[in-house]
Amino acid sequence: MRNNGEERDAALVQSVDRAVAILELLARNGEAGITEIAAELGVHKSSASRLVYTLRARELVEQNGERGPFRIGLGMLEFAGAVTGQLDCVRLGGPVCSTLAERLGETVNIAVLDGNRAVNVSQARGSSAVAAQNWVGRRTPLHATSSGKVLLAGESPESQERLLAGDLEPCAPRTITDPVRLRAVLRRTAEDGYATCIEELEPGLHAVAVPVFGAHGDVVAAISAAGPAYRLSQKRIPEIVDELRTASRDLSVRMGHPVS
Amino acid sequence: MRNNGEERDAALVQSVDRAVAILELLARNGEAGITEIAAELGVHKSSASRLVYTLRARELVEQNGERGPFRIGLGMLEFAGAVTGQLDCVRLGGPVCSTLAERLGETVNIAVLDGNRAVNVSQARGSSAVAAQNWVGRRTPLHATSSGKVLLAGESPESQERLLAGDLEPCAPRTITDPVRLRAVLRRTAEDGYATCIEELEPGLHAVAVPVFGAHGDVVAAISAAGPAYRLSQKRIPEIVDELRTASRDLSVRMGHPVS
DNA sequence: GCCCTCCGTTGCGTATTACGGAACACGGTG
DNA sequence: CACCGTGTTCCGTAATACGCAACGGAGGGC
Repeated sequence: MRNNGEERDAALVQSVDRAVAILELLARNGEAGITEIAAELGVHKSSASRLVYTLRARELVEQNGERGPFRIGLGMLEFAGAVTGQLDCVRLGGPVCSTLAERLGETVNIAVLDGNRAVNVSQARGSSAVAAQNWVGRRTPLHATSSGKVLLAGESPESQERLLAGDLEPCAPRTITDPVRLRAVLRRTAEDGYATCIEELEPGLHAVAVPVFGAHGDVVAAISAAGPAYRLSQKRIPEIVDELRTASRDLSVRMGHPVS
Repeated sequence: MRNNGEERDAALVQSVDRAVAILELLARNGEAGITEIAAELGVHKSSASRLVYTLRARELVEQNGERGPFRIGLGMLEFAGAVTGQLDCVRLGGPVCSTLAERLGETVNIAVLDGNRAVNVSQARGSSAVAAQNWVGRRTPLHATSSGKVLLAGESPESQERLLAGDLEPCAPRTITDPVRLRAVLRRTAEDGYATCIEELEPGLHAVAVPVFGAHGDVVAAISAAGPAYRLSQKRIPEIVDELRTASRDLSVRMGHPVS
């Protein structure tokens, strides 16, 4: 059991790669013991133990007392702070996000483009939080989210084609998988200044997003509101778009977008 | 140049330790190139290159294009989300923090105890943000911060002694370094229900903090407001404490603290 | 109270693995 | 065009991290 499935890139530093895999595992599962970690990575217990020991020494991993399962440690926040510190839209968007979430009563996210994915960099939960899950850090496909469509629509046609190279993976029954239809949707998104996502990412989940503009008038981020289908009905969309636009204008100005 | 200064724990996995050191370096400096990283860690360029390559493959590190300096990557947010997701006070405290920061116009932080340090887990900047720096993830000494004193005062006497074992390191001219005086301050903190920090951490920096209580009536976190000395004057303190208390009560209730 | 099981850690020998050295590409610059 | 400073690639070596097995502790069932 040398390779767990796929071929390992020889240029990677094995132990570092494994260490990161442990962190990802913990981020996914919340908690795990050494034995579980070792089994999951396909390495020996002793190896897993040593890796975890190293991570613990750096406080990237912690456990309740002296014994018991491990979880992501507080030391991680230092790095998270470094990320959010360099992203203006996080620093400035936090408050915007919170107030908007309160007004709408729905979960509000700010997402930016990262490679061919949309990454949620900030989140605020609405008062009526059902099954409140954490979306921060989640990478979602561009064609199956409202934020993704908005970010995509803000790119040049060439970028769009490049980012959409490859198949449009279906995430839910209603995901747009036809490139032709997606292009049409993106055109409308650019015209309307907002995008929706009606059960295209997860069944029962609706979302709406609007762009945030940077100093040069380009789309630097997207603000989205998401909620269960029964609450985020189609006829509420105009109202929500209005609220999102107000917040977006506010944020855009703070990011240096010339007032229109 | 095998050991860069201190003796290395043989049980540590060297490459993982170095990888984390790289991340810490980037978190501190913001950006760095391979050569700089290698020099800083005291390793060969090729080693640094490989470590960075591995981290980049996992998106913990990124660079602008194909070339140029490296910085902490967005992949980190996934882990940060995992941390904040498991900490109720972050999840629930975010909005509280934001609104309070807006009302006060000062930077507001939520901190929890981690070992013998106070870690800021959430932050919101006030409108009048001067030299707005990021405190999230920063570990501060307990005796030199308002949050630290509050957290400390909420511990049992035995814990207090244990946490304060060792010298009280001076951080600024006015840091409390006398154990006897610190004990007196902690007693007053417990009585008054708040603590101040008057240029004890950094010259020109004032702060006030109040405790947040958990389900069992214990102190689980501290909310603090910080600002420049000229603005956070002594006579504004009562007003700020009032605001902090309101927010703290709100947050405490949300965290399951029985309403008093 | 005892044993039994499960979990995580520690020593140890080995060969895999990551390291350091040097040469190599690639831009930017004078 | 040559030069400097990047970062990457190749290669041989030995340090290093790995797997194995035995150990020590906690908890649970009988």
